[in-house]
Amino acid sequence: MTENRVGFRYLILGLIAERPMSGYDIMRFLENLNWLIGAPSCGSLYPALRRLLQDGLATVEVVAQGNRPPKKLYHISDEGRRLLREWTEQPSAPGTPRAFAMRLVAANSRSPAELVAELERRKSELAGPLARLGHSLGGPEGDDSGTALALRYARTVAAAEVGWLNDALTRLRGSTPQPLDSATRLQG
Amino acid sequence: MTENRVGFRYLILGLIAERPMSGYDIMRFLENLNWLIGAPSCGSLYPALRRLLQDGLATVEVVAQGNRPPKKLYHISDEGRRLLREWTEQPSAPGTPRAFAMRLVAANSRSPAELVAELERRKSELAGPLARLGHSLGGPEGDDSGTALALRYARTVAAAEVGWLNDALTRLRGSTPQPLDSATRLQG
DNA sequence: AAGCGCATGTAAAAGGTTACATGATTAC
DNA sequence: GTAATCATGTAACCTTTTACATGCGCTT
Repeated sequence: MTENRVGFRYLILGLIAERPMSGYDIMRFLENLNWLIGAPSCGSLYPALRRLLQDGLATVEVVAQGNRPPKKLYHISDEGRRLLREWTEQPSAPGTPRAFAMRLVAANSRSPAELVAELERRKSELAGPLARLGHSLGGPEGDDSGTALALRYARTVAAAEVGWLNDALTRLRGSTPQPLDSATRLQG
Repeated sequence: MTENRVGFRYLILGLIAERPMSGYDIMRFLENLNWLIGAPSCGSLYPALRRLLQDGLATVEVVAQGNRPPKKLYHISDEGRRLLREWTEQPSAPGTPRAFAMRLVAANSRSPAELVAELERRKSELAGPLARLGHSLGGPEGDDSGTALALRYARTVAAAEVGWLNDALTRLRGSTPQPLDSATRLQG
């Protein structure tokens, strides 16, 4: 339920692959995406960083700062980079917007072809549910139970995702405009 | 990181509050929302159901079915309903689309005023990030790193959510015009 | 005969949450 | 003087994941 726990490890790895970060930096970064990805608690972040060190996936550089408490900058190691690459290359599992966004951030530096594959996978994951949501709810009228609201919310999010995926795919492919079908244009 | 674990308990409670369900029914229902909420594994679902029984929040009715394995229908108890109500009444915490959707499903049967408060809270949670994402990315050009894609994805999702929230709020207020009380104003 | 849908469960290992703990600096 | 920011960490408790386990009926 909680969603692939290991994903968190790769998210950290992906972040420190772009630039060395401290635990605090990572928390700050993720707090900005709290509404989408969620931020880790100290109690999960710091042990996770230690595990990266123990597994040889990262190294640490202690930076003294005048008066402030010293900062520990984590750098990704070669082994870490290798593992991240390996994970990136295997196809992603179905999941929530959170998992999808996490993977985009974690697996930065991918080739356009890899990104296209990732986005296509997400698109195909959404196709079924979006179609079902499309005709299980006639229009915007009627029921205001929590469940009905949730389903309309779900339809809106799915439609927005598919719309974005189409745009992004078009751009990544360099200019092969895809005809937009009605399903992708649905609005709440 | 994993997102409020307890939410799952209330999600189950909310589902069996609408109609009695078996563990298998719950899995089926959630598999349809796998792309948004995620589905629990057997290893988390069945123990969770047992805990509900142990805590007196649910009762079980065993239904024999010809040849098929017997089904266990879980019913919410009075105590379960009370606890669900209590949880529903306290303001929701910030979280991901998944957590938001889970709470909509779990806390079905709320008054329009309560729903308005819930939606306003989400809207205010999204306002800041959406504004930041709006001008940290000029337009749809440029960078195709995973992080840049993720941020544009985030902006799309946030914008869609806010659009839906505005529509839903208009409808909820239209059908039952509510004077603004302290609860709704609190969330700004 | 193989695989899927129905239907429920268990166990070990791993990890997260919550709450606590420290301590200096800056801002109101 | 009180709170917030920076910055890291620990420990008990609980939950999830992953894999295994069962067994019938139906379809290909």
